Amino acid sequence: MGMDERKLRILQAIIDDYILTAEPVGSRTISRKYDMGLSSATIRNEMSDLEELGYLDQPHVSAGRIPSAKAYRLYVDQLLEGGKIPSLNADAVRAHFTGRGHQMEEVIDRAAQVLSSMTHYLAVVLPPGSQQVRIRNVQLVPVSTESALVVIVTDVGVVRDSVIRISRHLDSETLYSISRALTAALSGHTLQESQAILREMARNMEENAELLASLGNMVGDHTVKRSHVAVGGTSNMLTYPEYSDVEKVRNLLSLVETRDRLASIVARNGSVSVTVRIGPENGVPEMEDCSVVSAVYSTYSGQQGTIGVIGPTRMNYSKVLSVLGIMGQQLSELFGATEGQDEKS
Amino acid sequence: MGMDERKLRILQAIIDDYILTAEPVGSRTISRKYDMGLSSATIRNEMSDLEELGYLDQPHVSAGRIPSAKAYRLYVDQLLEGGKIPSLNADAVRAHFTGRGHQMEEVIDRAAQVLSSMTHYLAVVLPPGSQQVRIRNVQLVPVSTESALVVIVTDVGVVRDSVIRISRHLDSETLYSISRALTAALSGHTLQESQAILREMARNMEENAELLASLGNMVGDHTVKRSHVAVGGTSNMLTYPEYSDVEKVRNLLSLVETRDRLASIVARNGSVSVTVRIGPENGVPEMEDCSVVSAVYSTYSGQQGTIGVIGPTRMNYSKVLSVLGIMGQQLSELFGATEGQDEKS
DNA sequence: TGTTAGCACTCTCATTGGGTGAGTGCTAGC
DNA sequence: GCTAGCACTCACCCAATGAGAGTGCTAACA
Repeated sequence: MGMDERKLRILQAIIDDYILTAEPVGSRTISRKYDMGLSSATIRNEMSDLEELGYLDQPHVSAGRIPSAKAYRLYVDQLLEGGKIPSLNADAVRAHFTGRGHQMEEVIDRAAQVLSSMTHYLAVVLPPGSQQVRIRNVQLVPVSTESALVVIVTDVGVVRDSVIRISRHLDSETLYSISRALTAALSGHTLQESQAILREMARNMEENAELLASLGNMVGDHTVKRSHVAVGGTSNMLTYPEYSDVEKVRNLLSLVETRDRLASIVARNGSVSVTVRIGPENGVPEMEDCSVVSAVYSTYSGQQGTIGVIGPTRMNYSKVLSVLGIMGQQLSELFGATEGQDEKS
Repeated sequence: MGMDERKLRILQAIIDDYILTAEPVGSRTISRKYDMGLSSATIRNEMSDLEELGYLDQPHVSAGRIPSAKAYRLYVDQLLEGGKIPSLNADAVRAHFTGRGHQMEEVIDRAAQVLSSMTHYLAVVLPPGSQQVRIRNVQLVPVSTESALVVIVTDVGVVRDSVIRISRHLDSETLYSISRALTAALSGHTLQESQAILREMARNMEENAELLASLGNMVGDHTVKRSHVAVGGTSNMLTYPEYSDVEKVRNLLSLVETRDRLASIVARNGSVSVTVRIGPENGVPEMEDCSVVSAVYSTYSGQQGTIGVIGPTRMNYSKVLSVLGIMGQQLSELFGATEGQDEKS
């Protein structure tokens, strides 16, 4: 008993219907709503086979059937292979970003909002990874007589800033020359490397040892500091019947609250352009009946960020995939183009 | 029929019990658990009076009674007047902040977390208001040949940064001298004033008109830009029986998602140190059975931020008030002390 | 041999109706 | 003024009932 064309068509119909209604679907429904040219009895036989093959589950004997994770997997794989993902018009998405600030956090936040309102699921947007970020420019700006703001410009345009103490008074000019020296020394290095360089510098330049040490600490802090994770559409989730149970909502919500964990769940893609993880595939007990679809976008420097959508396993994969596609492309354009224009000069 | 001492004591007991159990409380419970030296029948009579006075509601005839908004108002007012708010040990709170970065956003986020975990309600922390923020220092940092990062240091230590385009190439030295000129011109002025000054400067300095114009726009953007609002403990809310209804959770959640609105609800305090708004007093339909307790904290420069807690009307006001008190003080210290030490030099 | 009609069977869900318990209001007595 | 006692009212729980949806199986049909 293998998987023939007809079984596939029936399974497809069941999944489509279940995605729509969230109710177990019966043989009669299929034969009527999706005209297969088959009677309910025949479909019943096929459904029985599909259940034995592991593609369908039956909540109880006298209910219809619901697709299993395995069924969704098949469904999604076909979707991806078949290239059946409808391509959306990019303009609608683009409109949400034009005329806005280009600051990283703003774009990220906005993206999460747009993503959630387009899909009606929970959207997560992670900024480009910071492991390989390289320093471009370091600048000290006097804030008061005993503290200065450190601004580090990196090659992804991300700016890390923090205030540090300086023990003895340093005037604006002195800070400026230190800034130049730091830029010369650190430019082109990653944050990790910079930390080592700063330690070395601190040993050699006793007069500014303290300053350099705190700079080193600051850089170290930033390498581990969780970056800003944008989330949108949490309340969307509550519109789905699978979350009519408060306990489930609670689980999901506390997952969303711990941004670090959320980020690691969404970002778990081996730099493949798009990943779909269905229910148990997530490996997270709380998310056994959630699917996570994620895509990567990249900045001009090759840094990769992640956008993801979390929804019930019966989510509208086709739509989500196309929205993620267009959105990833859009973000790549946005982050790439910003610098692309600069490079032209 | 007025409010005598005994009625007050009974009302107090009812509120205390209801805060604890969230169940309508009956006359028998009061006479037994809180020994008033009165029989249930007597208490029944008093409760009947209290209901007529508008302090109690009855869900249905054979249930106990629950406190009305008016009752909570009385309760809270007595709490505030009587100075009965237990003062907590500040050290426990302080421990959460020591050894951490002093960057505004980090502190704000952390504060929301601590506040929610101490109260078990939803916590909101707003950064110091930016209406009266004055500029201290402006610095242009080269990012690429055609763009520069603008850093504006304000007197609350908040740093606004954004990348702007520069049409013709300006080297590091030129940018530095422009920075100095800008600092001289704008230092001490509010963002609004600065916008006007920049417009004026753009007219007089044709060569840098474009740069100055975009700077002006940027400053303008930032005056309206919603600032970072920290929220913590959303999932806490779901532990309370009043939110066992998914629809209510949904309403609350979508309120929390629109940070602007949330901020305006929490911040609606006429610069009084602490405000309690009970249920309908919020004037927000979605929050008819929520109370909002908020307190202000201030930075060394007199800027005021707000911390707030949102919970069911039957929240533990006494605890919330004392936690907010200690937390506000703590934040004030944190933001004040940072600069306070600088001032000493 | 595959398809279909028919039928008995199973199980959920919504409804109904009595029983229980918590709480009240009222009255009469202390 | 307080309290004991009592009738009364509901919400809630539980079991029984019936309708409806869907299945599996069998037998007939093309």
